[in-house]
Amino acid sequence: MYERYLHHFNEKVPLTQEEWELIQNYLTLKKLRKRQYLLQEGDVCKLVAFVEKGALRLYNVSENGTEHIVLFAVEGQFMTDLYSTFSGEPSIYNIDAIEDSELVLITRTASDELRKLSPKYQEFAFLETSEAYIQLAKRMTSVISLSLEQRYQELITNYPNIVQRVPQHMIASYMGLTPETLSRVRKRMSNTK
Amino acid sequence: MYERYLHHFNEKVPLTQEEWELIQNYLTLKKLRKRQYLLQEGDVCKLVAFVEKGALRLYNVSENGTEHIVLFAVEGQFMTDLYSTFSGEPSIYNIDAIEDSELVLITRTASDELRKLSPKYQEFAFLETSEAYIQLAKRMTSVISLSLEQRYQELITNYPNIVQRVPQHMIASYMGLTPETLSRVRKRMSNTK
DNA sequence: CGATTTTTTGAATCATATCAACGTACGTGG
DNA sequence: CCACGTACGTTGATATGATTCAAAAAATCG
Repeated sequence: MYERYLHHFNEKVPLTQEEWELIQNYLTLKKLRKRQYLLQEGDVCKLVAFVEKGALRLYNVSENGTEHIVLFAVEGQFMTDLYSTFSGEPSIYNIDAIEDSELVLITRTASDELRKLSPKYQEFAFLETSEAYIQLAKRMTSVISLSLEQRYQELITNYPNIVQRVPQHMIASYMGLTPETLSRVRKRMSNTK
Repeated sequence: MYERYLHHFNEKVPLTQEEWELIQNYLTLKKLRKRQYLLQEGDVCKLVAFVEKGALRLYNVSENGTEHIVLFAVEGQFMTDLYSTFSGEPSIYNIDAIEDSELVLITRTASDELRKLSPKYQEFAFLETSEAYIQLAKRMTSVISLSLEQRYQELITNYPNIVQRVPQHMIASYMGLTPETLSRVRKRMSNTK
């Protein structure tokens, strides 16, 4: 329980046993079966989830029913709709499990309280948010400046075994492509090397 | 001096005079002429800039010489290459002024120190980073799920007078389009309404 | 094993990029 | 302050690349 979370925390901000016990009081565990929702469109997001095991996706659905995956989270990563969490407005996204998953949850209110109580947690929250921003900025850079082949290559580098774990049409959705196009991109890549 | 920064700060985290004086010690002012660099590719980014007045862009240049604008910052927004700032690695981006600009600067080291000294500043830094993340996530959502017309419309909503202030080819670059395509998108939009 | 979902392939269509030319606005030096 | 040269935006023709729709092949699940 919490192994990965604690390990992750300690790597960024080393904790004493005492500090960890305080923090742990604010955390809860949750298991999600594959295809189960963590958040549904229209609900207010009150949680931040850390993935101990498994994989999540955050996506929206356009009028015509197409799913657009905005974000994946695998082991060691956080997932939330930060906008809904902060604003208190209903989310336009869904979050669900791509695989059976184990999550460490903290509510927004618990997190706010804990940030006041624990300088270490405060620092951790700051670092994690910064890192999430950096990751997104990197992806935005790829999207506006790289070819599909390069973007696919980069995705594989960033999420080494995502291809084995996630159906290809979801990867296409994440890249903003149709499944057919991604299939052809992959074919092009395997031919030319 | 610092008017907008202070105002912005107070809106998120109200400050006493005393607290503000402490924080102000860590800030510096800088004016940039149009086209002047704040950061050049290959240099390590050590600063976070707040735009008091004017507009900045962050962009990279691909081998063939094309500029790709990743981010704009106008009055009331922050600008930095967070990755380079955090990692200490040389930046792959340039930051320069689109208009004559006035900036409030803080170095990474000053900011770290100040975050330890001032809980209010700590909170402000956290909120700003969160907000920057939210903004990027929203843009990522648009990029993967909306039409060019919708994205252009959204850009105008987010940056109301950007069209008047920023040359059109830069907006095209920001959207990941050629200038010709953006010109045609605009034409389509003006015809159909 | 059979049923369903996912991936691949093909052909036609649509959207964007590219290349070239033109008119206009802009700023820069004389 | 004017004139020139450079930037910028628009338009057209063509080429390239992605989507769409349909169908078959492959993989997955119960």
